[in-house]
Amino acid sequence: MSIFLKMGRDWPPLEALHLTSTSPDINGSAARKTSRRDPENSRRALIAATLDTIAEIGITDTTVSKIIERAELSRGMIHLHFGGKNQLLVAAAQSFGEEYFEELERGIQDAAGDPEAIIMAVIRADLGEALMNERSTRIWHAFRGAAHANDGIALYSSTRDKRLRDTIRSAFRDIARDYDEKDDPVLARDATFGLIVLLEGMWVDYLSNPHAFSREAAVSIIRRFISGLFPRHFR
Amino acid sequence: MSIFLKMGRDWPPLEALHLTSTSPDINGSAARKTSRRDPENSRRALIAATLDTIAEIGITDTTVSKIIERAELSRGMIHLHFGGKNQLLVAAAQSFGEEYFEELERGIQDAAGDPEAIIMAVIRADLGEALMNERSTRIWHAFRGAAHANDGIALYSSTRDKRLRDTIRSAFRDIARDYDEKDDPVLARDATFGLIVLLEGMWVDYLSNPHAFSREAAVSIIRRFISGLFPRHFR
DNA sequence: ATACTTAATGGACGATCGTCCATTAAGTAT
DNA sequence: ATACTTAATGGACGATCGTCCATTAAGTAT
Repeated sequence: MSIFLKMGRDWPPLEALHLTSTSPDINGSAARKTSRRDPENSRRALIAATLDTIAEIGITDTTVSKIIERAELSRGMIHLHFGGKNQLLVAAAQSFGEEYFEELERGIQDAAGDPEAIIMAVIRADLGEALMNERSTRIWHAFRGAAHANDGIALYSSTRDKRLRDTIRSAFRDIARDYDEKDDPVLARDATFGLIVLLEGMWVDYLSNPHAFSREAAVSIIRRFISGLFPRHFR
Repeated sequence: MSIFLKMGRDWPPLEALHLTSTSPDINGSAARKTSRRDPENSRRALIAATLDTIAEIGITDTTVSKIIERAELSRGMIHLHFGGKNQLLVAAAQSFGEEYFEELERGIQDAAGDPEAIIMAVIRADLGEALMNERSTRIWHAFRGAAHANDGIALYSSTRDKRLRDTIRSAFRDIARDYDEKDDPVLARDATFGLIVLLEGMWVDYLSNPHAFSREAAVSIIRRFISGLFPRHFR
């Protein structure tokens, strides 16, 4: 075969070649663009394959071979499009964080202006199937663990946290204004801290045993905690 | 050197040999036992080196070479004493879980009989420096992530969780008896769920930013949450 | 002293890792 | 049609991985 390739070769039928190289190419569905050359699509496919692989077998066993096998792309693509495995991992972490926040904002957009509704929407979104599922909790956990040894992943991991925290704190500050006590800022700070800790704990709990987890019980518990801080809200 | 070792060789001075093989052996302190042959000590050293390596560079980069380098033992010891790297990881997970629970029980032994004191002792112990520190939170996080792909680690990871849960639930059931409402068991169940989630969330929070974490604020937040469920306790 | 058992050593081994690049294919400009 | 640019391919490469075992050292029984 290598001898064959060494020669001039414009004469073997292109159709046949195409079918052998990407043989079971029925995966087209809606993702595939018009042609076989589509660098943007290749990048997205590599990131998706990376996230899927991490979710399925863990970041420790996520190798270049496993990723390109799942993406059905060739070995050199990672180096071509990302410069190496590490940069691909960082890009995947960034993409994952952005998707989390886009979905979160989609969940709270109807609540705009009403801080209490925003908080409840954040809770429902963060604990909902779209954001909290086996795939996402495993990926989240993997990236958080890798952050200590990988500055790039750490950056996008903390960015996600910060945006969530700011959203929550802003809403709690609005609510805390209705309680004109002397410890206004303390109240908003404690509520923000407590809610984030509860949400993080819920993700850990879900990760440990997804099938035993009750989203309704989780929302109920968190609501009860917050209403303890703001007696005239969250009833 | 290999030629030298091939010969009979009982004649090179033992002292000199000892000094060259384990040259900077000032680490003796109190750990080293009487002689150089001590299988039990070797096992412990390998487990300790494994946990330290995981805490320092992450479980992904924890290789056989890194472990034996840190333990200052020879390459074959892992296979000799544990049968392979995986079994060593499982043994390390078991050891870690047992040490956690031993320390926890040490923290709650003075509170025996008083369920409210037990809960507060569990909280203080779980959030205390001895149990919650950079090393332990990183190891805890790594093992929890690895549990999905490793049944052995999963076993000892869930065992630790179960023992903590039982301790907490038992105490909350005692407390709930003082509130003779119709939803006694629900109350204890919710309190157990909420406290465990809060503690897990605190560990995640600490892991993400150890230096910004306040143990006092954490205890205060959790206490406020529980007193919301049990108004006549935790004041 | 000698024979025997057990602990420890450290290198050989095949497998797999991530990177890199020469080569080919596809698409565009003229 | 032809020249040129860019995307994609897939194997070669050295490095490193975990396992295994022949050999040696240490300790014990007689």
